[in-house]
Amino acid sequence: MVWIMTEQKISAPLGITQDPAKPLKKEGYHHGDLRAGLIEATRRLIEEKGPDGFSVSDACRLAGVSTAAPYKHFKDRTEMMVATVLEGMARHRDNMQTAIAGIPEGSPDRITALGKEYVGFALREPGIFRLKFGGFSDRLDDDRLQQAGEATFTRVLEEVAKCLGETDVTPEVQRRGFMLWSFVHGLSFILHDQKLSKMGGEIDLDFLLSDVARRILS
Amino acid sequence: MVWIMTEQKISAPLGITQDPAKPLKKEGYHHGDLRAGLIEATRRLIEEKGPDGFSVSDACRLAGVSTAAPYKHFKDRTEMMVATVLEGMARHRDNMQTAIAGIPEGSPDRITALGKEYVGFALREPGIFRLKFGGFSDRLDDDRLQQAGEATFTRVLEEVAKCLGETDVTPEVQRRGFMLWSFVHGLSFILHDQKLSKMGGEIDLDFLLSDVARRILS
DNA sequence: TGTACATCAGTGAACGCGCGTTCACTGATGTAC
DNA sequence: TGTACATCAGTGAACGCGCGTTCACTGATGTAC
Repeated sequence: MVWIMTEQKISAPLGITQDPAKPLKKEGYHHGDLRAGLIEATRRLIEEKGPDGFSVSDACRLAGVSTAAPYKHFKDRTEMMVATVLEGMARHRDNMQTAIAGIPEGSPDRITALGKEYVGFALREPGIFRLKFGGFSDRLDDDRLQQAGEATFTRVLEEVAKCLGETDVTPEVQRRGFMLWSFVHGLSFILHDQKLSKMGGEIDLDFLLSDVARRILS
Repeated sequence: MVWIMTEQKISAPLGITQDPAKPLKKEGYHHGDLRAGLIEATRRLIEEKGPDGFSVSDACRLAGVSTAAPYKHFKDRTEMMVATVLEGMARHRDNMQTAIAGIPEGSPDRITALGKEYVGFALREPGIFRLKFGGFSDRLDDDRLQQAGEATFTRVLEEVAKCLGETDVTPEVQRRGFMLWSFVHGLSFILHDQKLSKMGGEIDLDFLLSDVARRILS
């Protein structure tokens, strides 16, 4: 099988960039914003070591703080992870909004752009993506995560409605939206797995996304 | 959001059933087939406690054997998990073959049936499914898993080729197959997540699958 | 058929490890007067 | 402006725990003679 694109092909059009170095370590006795520092440390660890490679101790080490410090800001380990994922999802939602700015309302290009950003996020931040969707939901069973996910999907459904010439989110709009979501969701997982497996070959992601959008919105 | 079906709606058409009770415990000093017993124990633990809830000690307890016994059959913990996932994937492949038996070659119904079985497996054995695809691949980075996955996909591509009236697996066949795979793959993850979240509502899975197959194969 | 023996699957005790979390504490900071 | 004090973010040592893995061993089984 040959379903992987070159690094350029993924990164350039999807705009994958390295994380800007956020401040982590404290300078004096007080950290300044340890909560944010720990979330950032957690995020990095999840990205570097995978969703299950995260430990409170590691995050403390990275933030330059004692292992007891987090408990002034989070109830427990799970709370730290939930907070980190929530922060990632907010970023995800902002990115999607930015992605469609300037594209005329009701244009299928908006759907394609949203899909591209969805996949882009999954490839840029696979740790967060998989922590939210990769089957840890048992452990991270949290209402706030659920709600954040639904809010994003509702936002997409509004765009789908416009493309289909509907004013409301009808059952048919939901059905089509669900098809599109399933597609980009699965695509995200597969591309991530393939990337890891270092197989050769190419795929024109832009064309794939717009082709599917056309097929499902028509 | 309302994207979950009732238990009947999922289980009946997809044929979700409980695991038949396989033999686990040994009777005398020797187990008989401890390798198989440990794989079955591992499988159950992965399904019951989630992909990361598995421990060698638990599997030993379940198989009624000392914690050192597995090392006569597996190099380490990872080997146990890989063996368990491989066994699940073989079952998955068999199920897909059974699902299309009796449906005329080249009929899009074959694709729909394959998709249904794909989703069905993910819902019946979410632990195995997520261990293969849910982002643990870093840890389970194994050539045999990779190959097993590719073999299954190749098999599906042959069916897609027939539906499109092609004799070979052309690039276009691969493209369409990839679209279909992405869709059922994402669908599997979403349905599993939603099921967990106990939301209300309904979805006609049969119609969804055949509708998407039609749109992508046309 | 009976016996000696090689094989090797399974034992059970032990190990070192890193983890999440708690605890009484310390010291930097902001504010009221 | 200077001082006393309340607040509370961060310390560092300690805990109990379950884990994966190792070790020298034991005892059931199959086979050669």
